Amino acid sequence: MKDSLDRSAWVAAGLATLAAKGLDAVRVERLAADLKVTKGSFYWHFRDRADLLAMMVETWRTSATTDIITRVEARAQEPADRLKALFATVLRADGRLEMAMRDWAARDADVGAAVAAADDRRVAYVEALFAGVGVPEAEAGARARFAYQALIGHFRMGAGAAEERAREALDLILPLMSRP
Amino acid sequence: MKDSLDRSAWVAAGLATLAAKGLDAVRVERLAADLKVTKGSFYWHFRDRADLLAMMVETWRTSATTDIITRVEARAQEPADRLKALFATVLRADGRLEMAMRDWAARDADVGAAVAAADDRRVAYVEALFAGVGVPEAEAGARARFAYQALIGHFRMGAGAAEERAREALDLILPLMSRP
DNA sequence: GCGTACCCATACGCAACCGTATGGAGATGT
DNA sequence: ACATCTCCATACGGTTGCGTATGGGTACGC
Repeated sequence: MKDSLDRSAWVAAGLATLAAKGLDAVRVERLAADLKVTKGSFYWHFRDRADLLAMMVETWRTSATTDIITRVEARAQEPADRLKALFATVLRADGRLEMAMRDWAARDADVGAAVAAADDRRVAYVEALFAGVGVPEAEAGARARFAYQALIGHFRMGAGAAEERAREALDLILPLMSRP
Repeated sequence: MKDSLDRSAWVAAGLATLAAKGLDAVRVERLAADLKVTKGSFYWHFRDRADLLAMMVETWRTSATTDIITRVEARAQEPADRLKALFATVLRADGRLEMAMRDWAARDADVGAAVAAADDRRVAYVEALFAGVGVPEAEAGARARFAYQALIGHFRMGAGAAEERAREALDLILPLMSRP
């Protein structure tokens, strides 16, 4: 009984291969092979493949909205420090799941809505931080969205190769973006 | 004889469905149906599916490196005007093929190299423009890459919905990024 | 008008994958 | 010890897509 699976194990495997190989690699029989079982197990826990995909989105949604922000809030107090902590933390992540979710979002309305909601929430947080360091209200929103877009683009352009350069560039960019 | 196909017709159809529905929708038999022929035609012009995909990448590579920059060079002379013309022009494009190429690049080394080469060339051009408007040499590179990443992120976050907002934000962001 | 390329249609085998049907092993309550 | 519930294995039919084999039709040289 100890080695029996549940839905979360399939969801975790699905998200792992989604991040590594994309959505079209998330196949029932392939996941079953990875988990050392057969699809008999899968169709016990899930109605069909769409059922798994829906739960994958739901799992990502809840984790994506309560993950980074709360960690940054605990680690730093001043808005300026929180900005540095936020971008430094985010740059360390690999972001492959984030990118895969966005590839998926481009072709599925539900996923698109979930990703857009997460984006809006994060951009609003960055906007608040910018406003906290003295950026004019009229510009804080545009700068926050611009910075967030740059983060997405950074991951999309192969984060691994340029991570060190990105960290150095942050010392030049962040003061510029924080300028009143 | 007038309605006979050649490789370029298949490549065009492949790039169209790549932009619209992603790489996994680029199937031999589906393209054949779109072109009102059968796969007998395809396997006359191409060795296999990989042959088509390789030519799609090659076609994109040559068009992507000689497209936008030359147009901007002709339309404006001063670096400041060229910067505005460049971003305004690029924002008008839909960018779905660009995004699809990047989704593809994340999982194929050859495509990744082609996209990275195009990115480097474009970033170098933006860096030269920034340097031309008085940005310090030490910062021009970082700002150019940052701005280019933001462009990629903009398209990845659904360009259509936010196009008007992006155009307005450009009037706030571009002066900031051009600041000496 | 006849051969010869060129271009495509048709038909086939093969593999991957989906979803279903059915049975079986192991734990659990009574 | 027996029934039952949980979880998974096995086997099957159906679909989609790849690549190959083979033949037919059309233009074109000669």
